[in-house]
Amino acid sequence: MTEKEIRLRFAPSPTGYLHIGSARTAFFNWLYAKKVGGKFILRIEDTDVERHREDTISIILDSMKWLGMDWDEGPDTGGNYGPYRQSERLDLYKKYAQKLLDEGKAYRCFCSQEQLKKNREEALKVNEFYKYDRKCLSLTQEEISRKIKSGEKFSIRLLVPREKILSFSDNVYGNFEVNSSNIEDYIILRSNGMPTYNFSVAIDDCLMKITHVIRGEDHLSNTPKQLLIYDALNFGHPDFTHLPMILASDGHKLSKRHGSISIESYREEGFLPEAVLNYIALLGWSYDEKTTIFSVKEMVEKFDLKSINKKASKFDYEKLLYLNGHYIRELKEDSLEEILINKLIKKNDNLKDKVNFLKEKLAKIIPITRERVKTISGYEKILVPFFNEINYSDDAKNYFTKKEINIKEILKSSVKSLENIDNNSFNTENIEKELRGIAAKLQLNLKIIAEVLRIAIWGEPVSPPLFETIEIIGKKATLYRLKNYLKSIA
RNA sequence: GGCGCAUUCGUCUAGUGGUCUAGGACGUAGCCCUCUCAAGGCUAAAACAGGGGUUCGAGUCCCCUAUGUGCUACCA
Repeated sequence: MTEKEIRLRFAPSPTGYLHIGSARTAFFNWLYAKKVGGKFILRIEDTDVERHREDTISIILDSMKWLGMDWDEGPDTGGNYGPYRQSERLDLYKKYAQKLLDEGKAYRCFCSQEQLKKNREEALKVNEFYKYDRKCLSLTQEEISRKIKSGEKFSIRLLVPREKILSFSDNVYGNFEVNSSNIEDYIILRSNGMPTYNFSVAIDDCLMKITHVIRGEDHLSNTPKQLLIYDALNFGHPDFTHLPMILASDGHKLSKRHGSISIESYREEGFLPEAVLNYIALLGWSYDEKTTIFSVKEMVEKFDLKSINKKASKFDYEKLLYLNGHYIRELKEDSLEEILINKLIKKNDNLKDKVNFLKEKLAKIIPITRERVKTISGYEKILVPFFNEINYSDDAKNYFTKKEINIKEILKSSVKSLENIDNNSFNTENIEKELRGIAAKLQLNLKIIAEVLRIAIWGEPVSPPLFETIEIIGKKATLYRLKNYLKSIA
């Protein structure tokens, strides 16, 4: 092994579902790992006992799998650098915190949370810059021993050097520099023994030999704090890439009140993983000035850290819809068939035994419907009148009342004419021929005939192509619907 | 309040000092196709946040302002 192995990670905290922003972060890590032939690692950052929700772990994992992101190491797959859950690595954090303590690079803090909160609020009230006052730094060894012995709780704070320029180079934001004097002696180990974020990420990224960190821009300001840890422990630091934020369409931070933002909900709404990934990739990344459609394979080839932009982007549902429509049209016919059949069976268990019948039908339905639909759930709706009897809404019943059309004559002629077609030749071609014949006979535009039949056959003024639809529905059902509509308007 | 980051059509973006009368995509509008709706094709409207510099020349470099946003927690 001459080249150092490239290792990336996605490190969600299990406090909710996988949302658009984290999915993109995961995806960019995954893409880059695939592109350079590196490893992609999944790590669960569950150090917040309060907000932790165990059930969200499987939701996050399922969403990732659904999107097609696989990982080489993780809590479920294992690996050489485990455990992959921070809650199972507590002894490691303790060990390194102790090391810093021993080296005088960290110190114990016995201040109560209430006191600290009060101090901060007071400083803020008079618009003052607040930083921990290092009260506990001046504690003598005896005082510390006595407090520990009497059972006083303490946290461990990093002793942040003053007037030190902390800098690193970010692949997106360029050179980033900050003076350490602006950073307080932040807590690395809580009094309950849990590490805080800035400490545990740094430790884990080192221990897990992560070479490239790709994460949200909200961590840009945190990076110097982590740099402090790398320095104090004499670890080298990874290569950083911070991704611009994804905001809701109103320009504010994406949150639950903005509706469906979880990958889970897009899946339920009938989005395809290809579409979601393509859309997500375009938020902050572009390949050239023209291309918008990318297969996963192409993205792996073309993805590049250097062509990520800095500007936060707003989420645009319309464009996602467009892409989804595109991918529904691109889908192989049997894949689409399979997806649709599964959906239909899920809704109606009786259909389980009729898979072949469904397949046969769908083979005819798909070519005339797929380009009219933008989501799979939209697709399910358009399927209904092909398989079920239709009920006429009031709108459908009254559709022609104000129009000067002899609708009954049209319907009756149609019935007569369609009845004449032989059962075996009840196909699009003959249906069209008959209906055009009626139009000629009644001296009406085909449009009028089609409009009437459409309402009768489909119940709505918009449907898939009429002649094909009539063929698929079949002679019997078509005649039934025509007569039924005739009755309903009588 | 302190410390950062950002700002090109409504939205996602191309753009790295002259090739920009600023390109593409979604959306919008119109036309074509057409049995409706889509899809597809064609066309159109639509942007360099504002102000100062630097330069022969600025969307591109610098400064200020405005706006947005992040961190400033014993959240991540």
